[in-house]
Amino acid sequence: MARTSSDIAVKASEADESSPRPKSRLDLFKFVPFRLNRLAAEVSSALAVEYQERHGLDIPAWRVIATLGFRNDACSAQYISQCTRTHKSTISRAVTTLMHEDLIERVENEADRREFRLQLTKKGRALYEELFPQLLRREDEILACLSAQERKQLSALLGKIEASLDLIQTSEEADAKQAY
Amino acid sequence: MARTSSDIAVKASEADESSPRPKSRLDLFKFVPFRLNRLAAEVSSALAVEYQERHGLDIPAWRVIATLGFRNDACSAQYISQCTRTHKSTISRAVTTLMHEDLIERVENEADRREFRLQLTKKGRALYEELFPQLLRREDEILACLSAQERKQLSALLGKIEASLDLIQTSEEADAKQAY
DNA sequence: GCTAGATAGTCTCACGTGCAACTATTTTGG
DNA sequence: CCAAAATAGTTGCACGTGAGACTATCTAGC
Repeated sequence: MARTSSDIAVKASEADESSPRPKSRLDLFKFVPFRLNRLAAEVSSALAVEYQERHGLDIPAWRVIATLGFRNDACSAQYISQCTRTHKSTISRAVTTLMHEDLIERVENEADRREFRLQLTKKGRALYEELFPQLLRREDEILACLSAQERKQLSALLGKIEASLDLIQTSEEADAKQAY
Repeated sequence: MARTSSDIAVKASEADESSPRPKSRLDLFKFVPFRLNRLAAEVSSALAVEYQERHGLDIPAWRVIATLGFRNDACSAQYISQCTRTHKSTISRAVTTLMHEDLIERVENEADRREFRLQLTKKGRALYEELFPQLLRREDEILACLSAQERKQLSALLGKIEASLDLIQTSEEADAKQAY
């Protein structure tokens, strides 16, 4: 995180949210997509310390671990890919790496031999148990600037946007698709 | 946005924010860093249609245009890099491309011949004037799920986190430097 | 006023990742 | 049943980008 706090005068637009936006310009600092991008990148790099430096995982690998750790039963790479909205080739590579490191294992699915059931090894589970409290702690640090109520607000607002972007699978959808 | 709403059962964790998080697991769907990442990626790809498909710009190029368009006076690549939190080499490449396309121009700074003053050409300004209303419209569409008050809330919450991340950085840096 | 260090910008390199082709398997429809 | 389409997962390819070396220029300290 070699973030140089800028030394030249970056004229930050004051957080005067109520003043109307000038008609003929776009203030990047008030532009939500830009802010989300920047914030996500910043937060990611703050977390990277935990799983990268301390455990040698990259983001895709961590997503695999996190998904398998959260669920108790084994699941397919496809499932992880869809849960985490990560491209299947990226997941595939992460899975290969994690298997070499003996953090996850996979077994053939007799019912459908195209797919594999993935699960954490004992070693992988141990890693997960060690790692996720550290990440939650980081999350706490990042959100420490917000009150409990503000956190709820944030969560609710993110939830609304996610829902409107169809990022969330409702349980009805899940049930509907569970044809078998 | 060829978003395939997934066909397998993704058990979404219900948005029950008040219930305590189980002690021994981490729900990726409630983990703010993950949500920010996913949301930012999704929003970006929703916007990409505008500047990419319609105008052939990528994100770094758009950031250069947006920064120069918002400000009236010329500024350096370094400034843009710091404003947008984009690596200087990325900005450098975007600047090169944009100059070839005659969208921006640069003049030597007599006072400091290491840096160049960048500004939009007439063509670039026209592009900006055409592009940013489309992007604001997209932003509006994305945030249409929120009331006016909720948007203000969101903006304020993002602002707080942004501010606190800056503070965290500087204090960390300060700590590191001061070898206490 | 010279040397050492800082700074602006460019360029090379390595790497991660999305895309799309490919294999293997399963499902569907005639 | 068989052929065609769909699906799970892997891999080669291309490309964007961050890290860091490098050049040129400026600034600071002695």
